[in-house]
Amino acid sequence: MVRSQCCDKVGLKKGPWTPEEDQKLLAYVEEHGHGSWRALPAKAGLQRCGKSCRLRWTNYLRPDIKRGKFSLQEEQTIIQLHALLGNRWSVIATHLPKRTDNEIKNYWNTHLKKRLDKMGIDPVTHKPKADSFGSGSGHSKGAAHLSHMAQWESARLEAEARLVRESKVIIPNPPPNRIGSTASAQVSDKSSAAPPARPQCLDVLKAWQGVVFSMLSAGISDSLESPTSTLNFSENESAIPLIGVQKNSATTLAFATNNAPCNGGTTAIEFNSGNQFECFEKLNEAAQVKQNLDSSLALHDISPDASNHNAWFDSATNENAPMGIVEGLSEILVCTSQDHNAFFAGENINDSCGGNLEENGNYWNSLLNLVDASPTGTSSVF
DNA sequence: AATAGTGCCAACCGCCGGGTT
DNA sequence: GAACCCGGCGGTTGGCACTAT
Repeated sequence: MVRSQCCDKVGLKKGPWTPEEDQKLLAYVEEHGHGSWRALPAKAGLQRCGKSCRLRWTNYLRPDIKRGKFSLQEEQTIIQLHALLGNRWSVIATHLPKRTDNEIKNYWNTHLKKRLDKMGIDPVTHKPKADSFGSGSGHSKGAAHLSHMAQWESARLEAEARLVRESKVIIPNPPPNRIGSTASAQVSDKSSAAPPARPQCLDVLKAWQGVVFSMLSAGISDSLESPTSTLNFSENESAIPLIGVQKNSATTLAFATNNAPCNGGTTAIEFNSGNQFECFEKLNEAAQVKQNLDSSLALHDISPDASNHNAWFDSATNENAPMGIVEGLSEILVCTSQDHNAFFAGENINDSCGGNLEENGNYWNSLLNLVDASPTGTSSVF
């Protein structure tokens, strides 16, 4: 099948965008929405192909884009998600609020890949170059489990990413417009010295790490279970709660009754009639989230044994309980949350957890050493 | 000061999958 | 089911900025 190349038409401009072109595109999209990208250039008075307009919008002009240096937490997220997902930048981007897949891809290729390489870690496999994780006979079973876990966790993350994308529709959070920004003004926002708030999406990593960690510490139990993870709907922690959904086909969602533990003025969604609630400040947000979750519950049955997964919820707004998710994986975890903290703080936790953690935990310790050494950050999120 | 080398990133390219006709 | 449209994705590249020699 021969496809017409949208940018092959004579007279269409390529290359860097001018401030005037940015202005035209921005003004048009803000007033009309992008609609059909193919039809947009003519309507907006641009001598560009629709694809070029779309890329310019999604990668630069879109108002909800954060530019500038990647934070320590973002680096950790990228590395860890890349270990799980590979080069699926769009999926990774859904877990990094306000970052584009293109930006993440560039950052990986120009920074993180090289750093891992220098550390002697294969940036593709995330294994030590000289050694292969789990290559020893004693680890083969664990490696198989890890691989199995990674496969379904990868698929689930991707499914969650779709859900996040859908849910973004209801999160109007437009920062100031970029009107007036120019192609030549593509400089990093170095004024944002203060570290950003901890993205909730990192909790999915904690959940995952908790599983991996417990597997290592428990000698890879046969009764391995899979974690659910959190969905990141917004960077605004106070407005949009962390949501855990039971990965059980019988999961039901309903708007909660008056006994929901939500503050006045908020609306609760009840999960499974099990006294598990999430509170929303706006009714329409709750309704939309419920709708999205209703239509997406099937996503959560992709684990090897969905019926064995326990529901868990994290009190995400409780910043004093950063390990809540991991603790929620009660049947999976062997070590205490303190052990986990120690592990992700790079401490030797063999004493408290037993097992062969030191060897298997080298990679994550290395990652932490990597980011600890980074001048961009001073503390670990874990 | 001039040149070469390197890093970085916006933008392009080609492919793919979903939806529509 | 085939043909086509369209948007999205990941890989790659061109060119600017910066650094080293």
